[in-house]
Amino acid sequence: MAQTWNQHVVKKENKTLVLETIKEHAPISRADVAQRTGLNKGTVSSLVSELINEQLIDELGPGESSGGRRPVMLLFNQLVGYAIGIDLGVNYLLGILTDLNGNIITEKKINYENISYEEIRERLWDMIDFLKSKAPDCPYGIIGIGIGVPGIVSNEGEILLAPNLNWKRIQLKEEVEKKYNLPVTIENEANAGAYGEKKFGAGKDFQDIVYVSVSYGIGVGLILNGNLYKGSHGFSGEFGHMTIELKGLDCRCGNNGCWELYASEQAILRRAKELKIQPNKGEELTLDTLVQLADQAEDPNAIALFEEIGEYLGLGITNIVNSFNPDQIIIGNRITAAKKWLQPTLIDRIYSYALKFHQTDLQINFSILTTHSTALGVAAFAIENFLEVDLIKK
Amino acid sequence: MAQTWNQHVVKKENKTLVLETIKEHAPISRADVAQRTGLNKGTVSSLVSELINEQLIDELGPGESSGGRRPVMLLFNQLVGYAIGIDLGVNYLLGILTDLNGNIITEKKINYENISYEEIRERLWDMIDFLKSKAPDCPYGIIGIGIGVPGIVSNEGEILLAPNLNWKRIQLKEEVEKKYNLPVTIENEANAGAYGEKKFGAGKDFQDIVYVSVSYGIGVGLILNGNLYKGSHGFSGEFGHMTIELKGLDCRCGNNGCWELYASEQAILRRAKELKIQPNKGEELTLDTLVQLADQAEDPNAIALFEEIGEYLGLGITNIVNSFNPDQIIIGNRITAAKKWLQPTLIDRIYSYALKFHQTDLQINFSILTTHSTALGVAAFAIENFLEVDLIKK
DNA sequence: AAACTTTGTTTATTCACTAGACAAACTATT
DNA sequence: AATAGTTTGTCTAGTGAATAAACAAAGTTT
Repeated sequence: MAQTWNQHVVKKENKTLVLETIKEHAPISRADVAQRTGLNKGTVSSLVSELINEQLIDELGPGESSGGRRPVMLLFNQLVGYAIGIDLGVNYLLGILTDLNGNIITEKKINYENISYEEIRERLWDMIDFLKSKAPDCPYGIIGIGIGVPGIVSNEGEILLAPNLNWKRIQLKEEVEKKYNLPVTIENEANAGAYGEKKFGAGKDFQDIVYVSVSYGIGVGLILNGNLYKGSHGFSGEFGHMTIELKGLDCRCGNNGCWELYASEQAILRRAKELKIQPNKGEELTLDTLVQLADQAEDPNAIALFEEIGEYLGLGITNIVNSFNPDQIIIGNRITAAKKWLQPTLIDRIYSYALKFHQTDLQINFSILTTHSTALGVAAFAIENFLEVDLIKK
Repeated sequence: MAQTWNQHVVKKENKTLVLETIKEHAPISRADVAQRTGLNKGTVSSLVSELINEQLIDELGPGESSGGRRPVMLLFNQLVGYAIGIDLGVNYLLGILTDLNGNIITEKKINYENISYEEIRERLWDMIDFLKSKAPDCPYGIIGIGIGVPGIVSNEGEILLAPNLNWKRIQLKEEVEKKYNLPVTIENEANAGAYGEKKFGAGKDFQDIVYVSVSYGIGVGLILNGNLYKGSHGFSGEFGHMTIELKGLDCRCGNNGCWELYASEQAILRRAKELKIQPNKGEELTLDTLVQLADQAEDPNAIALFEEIGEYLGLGITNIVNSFNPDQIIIGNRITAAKKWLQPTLIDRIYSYALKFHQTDLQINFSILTTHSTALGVAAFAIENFLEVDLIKK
């Protein structure tokens, strides 16, 4: 059955609009909200009083007069509830507890290697229990849990495939919901990262954003017309396996010449070996040790390698820019550690080769949330969901 | 100022919903509309009576009883107005006159070569005048004009760049609006084609569609979540310049290894010359003569060439499938003439190399509107616009 | 001190939708 | 043939959310 429109929908939408306006422009008066939204003053008054009853907003007190009665300033009450966001990586678990504005209250990170689903799940329970215990006393408590995973997640929240974790058809969402009796969102890490940047990071003011998450592989999250685009089954964003060289390197996806073989962390490590770049004595060859080498020792080979990778990143991003005409590209995840050396060649490549019209007003940024985009993104899902549900319920 | 929600919006949306339901399921009774939409019977009655007053729908007469009073069947009145759709190609002008359901009443095609903007404009006036003269007498007359062009069109309808026509910054929309005093839509041909297929063609039942328009170059139109995605400035869809070979052929876009150099009509012609494939005596080397060669003479070289091109087309489409997870791919425009030989290698390539999850429920179709997608798409814009405006006005 | 401004509440009104009654027109059963 | 039940479509009364406008409160400006 199609969506029908009635007064309930109207009210819910207007209430959301009022709340969003207050969140964005706080502190703000009722009169100003009415002006900005175009709603009648009376309507705003009535919706505001409901929101105050629900404790979602507070009256801060009188503000500055602008030549008449002093306004009563309103504030989004970000402390009525807390969200848990978890970035479940290939070899780490990053958990954060945030207020309703995405401010991080507590965070914790643990590392592991090559452990089974069951073992990771144990650590996940510990993480959630820990974060829960850190939540201050408040009216709504923990309002939801979001989890970002490096894999393909169906629209129903099932993890269909996470190759680097060796997971297949994992029903994590149901398990978490059952154990904690809270709303749970599971999402691909790149999609979550894109959403995090849109909500709290570099993408706040943009509508069409391409978030390129570069770590071991490359994942892409798309914000189109201001909303996360997920594709017909929720699998969009596998740009990492875009062919950029016809007879290129073999990829485990079955194809060859895939972009992520040339422009990701795995590409960096492969090339470092080929070029015989050695990290400082006793250290393993990793992205971090290479960054150290470039940063502290100013190793010209390491720097040249990063510049090369920047060029390849730029090449793939150019393809994306031509295809989508986004207004912003955000490069995020672990690769941001090498921003200093990647950025010049990357930007140069895009400006040289992207179609000129597509460069109009194009922003190219690195993530400002760096390694926290995903965790913040899934926390944002939980928050959105809570506010949505809360507004409907009365 | 943000969108506010009030009863006017509710009414407009519900009226649209009722009209869409009638269009889709005609002939249909008021009771059935109420059931399908979830609206109250009374509400439907009142909206239907308005639509009848506006002559947009008609009562057909009594239908079959299902064990009670016989229903009055309603029908969308597709003949109250007519739309003009024009596909302005590099060397041709295809004009159609359609009713409000996209049925073609009259069509006309003229060819030309290497002529100036002013000369094309003259032929355009002749075309529009001709189509106007063919419109039957009806309440609303010609309700709008749509024009599809092979170039980059801004959100405001200005043709910023049409390289194959040698056009730059052409304000065609204003000129047509001024001369005919009708609403005019100008759109990129691939975007229009995608919309045409979504509305009237192979894409009717799908939400996330990638329409690949292959003629001299390659353009792509994206239907995401059921709507045309245009990008931040309206320039999305330049997949033709996606790099698929790192050190590939030089492209006039400044880049090299662009997809359209390997998988379009220009690729076919280039390769035919390289392979010394000769068309029948006295004929020029064109896509059509090559198709004749393959079809009538069953020339193995020509067939092999088409198969090769199918492979390259499949390669680029695989990239797109992995990136977007669409539920349908539609290949359209002139290349459809070679469908017979392209299709097997193209489909094989996609099924072999696209990520397996992305193949779930994936449809790969050739256009059923073939060379008419663009003209029908722009006509559809005109129709949509008319119905929208008409519904608002009261 | 008087006049003007700005803020926020209150009241009366409007408008679209819903529920439910009802009439009309038909089918099924006795 | 009479009666009962069903389906369709209209009509009426009522609800709820928004708006316009009046008004009170609390300022500033002259």
